[in-house]
Amino acid sequence: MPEKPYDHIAIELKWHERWQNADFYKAEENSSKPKFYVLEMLPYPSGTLHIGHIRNYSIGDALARYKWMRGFNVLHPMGWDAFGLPAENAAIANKVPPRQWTLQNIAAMKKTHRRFAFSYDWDREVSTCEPEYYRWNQWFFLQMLERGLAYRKRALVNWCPKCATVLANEQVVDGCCWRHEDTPVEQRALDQWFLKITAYADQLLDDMAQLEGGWPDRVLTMQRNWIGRSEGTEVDFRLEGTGEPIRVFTTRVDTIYGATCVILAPEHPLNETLLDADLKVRAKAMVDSRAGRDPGDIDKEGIFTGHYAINPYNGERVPIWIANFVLMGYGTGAIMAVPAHDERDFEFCTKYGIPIRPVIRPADLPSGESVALPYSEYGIVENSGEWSGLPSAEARRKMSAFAEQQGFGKPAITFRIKDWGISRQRYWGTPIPVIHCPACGVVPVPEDQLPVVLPDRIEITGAGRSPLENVPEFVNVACPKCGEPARRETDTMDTFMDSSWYFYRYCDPHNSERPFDSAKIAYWFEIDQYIGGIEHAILHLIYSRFFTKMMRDIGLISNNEPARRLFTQGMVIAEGAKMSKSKGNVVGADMLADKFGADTARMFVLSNVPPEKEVDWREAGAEGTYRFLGRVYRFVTRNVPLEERSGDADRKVLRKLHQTLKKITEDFETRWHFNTCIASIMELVNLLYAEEQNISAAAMPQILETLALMLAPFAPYLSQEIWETLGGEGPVFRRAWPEFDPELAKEDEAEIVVQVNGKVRSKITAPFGTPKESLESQALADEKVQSFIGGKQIVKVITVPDKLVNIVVK
RNA sequence: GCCCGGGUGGCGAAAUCGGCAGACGCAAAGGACUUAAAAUCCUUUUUCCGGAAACGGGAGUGUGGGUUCAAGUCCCACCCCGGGCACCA
Repeated sequence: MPEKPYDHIAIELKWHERWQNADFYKAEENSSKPKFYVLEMLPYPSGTLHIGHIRNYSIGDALARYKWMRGFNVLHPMGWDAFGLPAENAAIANKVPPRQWTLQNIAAMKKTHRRFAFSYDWDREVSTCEPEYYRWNQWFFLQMLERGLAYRKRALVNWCPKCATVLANEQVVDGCCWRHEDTPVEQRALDQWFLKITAYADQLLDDMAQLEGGWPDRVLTMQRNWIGRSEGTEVDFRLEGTGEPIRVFTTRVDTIYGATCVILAPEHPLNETLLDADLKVRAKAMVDSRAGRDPGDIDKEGIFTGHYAINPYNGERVPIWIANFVLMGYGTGAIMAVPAHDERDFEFCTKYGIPIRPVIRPADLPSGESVALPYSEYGIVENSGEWSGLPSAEARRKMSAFAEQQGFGKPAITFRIKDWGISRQRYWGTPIPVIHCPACGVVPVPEDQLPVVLPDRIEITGAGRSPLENVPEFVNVACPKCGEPARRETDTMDTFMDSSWYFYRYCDPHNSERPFDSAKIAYWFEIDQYIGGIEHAILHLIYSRFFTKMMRDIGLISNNEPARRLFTQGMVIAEGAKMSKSKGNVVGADMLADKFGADTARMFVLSNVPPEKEVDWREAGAEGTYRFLGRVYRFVTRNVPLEERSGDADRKVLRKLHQTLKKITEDFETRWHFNTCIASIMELVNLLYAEEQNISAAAMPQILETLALMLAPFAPYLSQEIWETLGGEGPVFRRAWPEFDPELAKEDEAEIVVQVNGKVRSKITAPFGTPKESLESQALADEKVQSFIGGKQIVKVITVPDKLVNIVVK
């Protein structure tokens, strides 16, 4: 047959229509097949999919299709992280209600999803802004409230003036808002709801051992740093005069004989009684000048309080200072300064003339010599009374135990991670299900009254209080306990709450009795492969690990961790620049589908670089991918059916075919370097072009069929079209993945590189398994080799069977 | 400052276990087809030296050293780029 031009529009439209109501992508509930849960992070429904989304989904889709072809029962769902601020901002800007705006966006994006033929089980679609979903957010909140894992407290919280709401610590980046990188976050004192993620700090840290190998090290390191566990000792110094304890936290209690002052954070509560009016003003100024600044640029400053503290170990009297480098939010907000063995203390005490007294010496330091200060390593304790002579580690242990015995301290563990503040003073989120009653206090909404539904009619102003406060029918409510008039909580939940457990809901998305049926979770969990952006390394991924542990502890699930494997794909940049709305260089998915076709776009984002690396969108590059798909299509159409030809190249082409298949199969099972997979398919096609006239009519259909199957995970439309052209029936991505034949993939003869002194001088061929001696003599006899070794002495010959002979001469 | 990545042609990159550096793609140049262009197909393309050419030889994976018969790959030191954490006691 004459070849047909590659008309991507016609091909994709045709199959798009035929697949409209198809149900190939449904996960089976009762299946004898092994299960595989592949998940891509759910998008925020901003209105359009861009090429970054396409990359994320193309990776997951290739894997899902491959797993189906390998005979797995695949769960591959998609949903919408539908609550959040942009909907409110759009409402203010365009006078469209957030709900309407969100639903329109979802509809538009879903259409694009379908154009790209991503293999989702849309029956399981979850949208977090629907009461059927967020009622379970409320339910989880109540469960946590009951167990003391949710609590309310007045606290200094991060406030973004642009978002006009509170941010979690995880949402503050370099002192600025994560959504507004140029807006410094302010501190405000507000009554807020918190989730006690710190109760799980140890588990979150320890269970990372289970994730090693399955999660990128980078992500684990970031989480480890974020949790920031440190082991040390709490010690009470005593305020001279009153004897009031001043508790400090230290990781180096072994250096405590070298403590020459105690330093409090400027906002330490003790300052209230310690400082006079004048000093209080200066302390306040210290707090203010620190706000929003990079710690590296702040000079250490301190003020002597005029008071003294007593070191409980040696009874020594040391001055009490306040200083800007001591943080209220970490440890106890007070430290002992040991300038000889801590760089920061050294800098501070040097500046203010506070004595520096060494109490640790390096174990290998010759006696009589002294060490350069500050010396912050471990060593041998000296000048420390009865503890002198002990190594640091042992001294830490014994001195901590001593503190506990004597009742002036104890071993202690401090974490950097803080409880998760979830209150948001905004409308478009899950209402927090509590009622404030003047008589009964905070009263949880009874379970049978869930969901607390967000009212629809609302005016959104963007002012600094929840718009819900202005909706009397929402706010005014009878107290569930006493029946008297009360007020509903008007703050809504952080949207990260929604995304902390959505992947469980996919397993049982329509359950109206419970968040899900535990048996279904037991079947599908853990997620076999989770795929998303590195930007969620801390936020979403730590919250969802916390949720999993909480859900386990209330008896809903039995898995410890949500996802066995995590893959973080690289960003897509456009023509060398980071994509952003303001630059107007966002590459939209619909444009891609129009101009190049979904197959080209999908395949392009997997080409050229491994998926974990950043990829640069270049139009010329996409044209290259398009050219390749055209080459494939034209080759197939002109070779079906095929008149008889020699078949001289059959062996050669079949070998390449099976080598390609081997490579792709191995990559899917291990490292996912789809760029090299696609490159090897290109090599195969290049060979098909070169040998087109020498492939027999018997071999060709087998070759083309395998080619269609190999392309199925990457270019579903084209591979289906080819499949049909070849007379295949049904969806190509439900056929079995072709097994490669190691015999066919093998070369006939080994090519042996012959080196002289490590430089390649010649190549010989020999059957596989040729003995060393035979290879050596062949190599030595080689004409080219002779010219390099003639007249020289052969020192030795190294032979690697089937690979290489290296002749060393002098 | 600490902890991770990374540095290879004009460009994106490949080389998976220490064994032929530069697969594949882009861009560029030349050719075929065409009245012409586009599309398509074919060829060339790390660099220097010699040669009319086939070809031959040298150098070459951030820099300097080392291990080895053999190093992009392993070890040591340094430089640069990206990311994370950061007065965390």
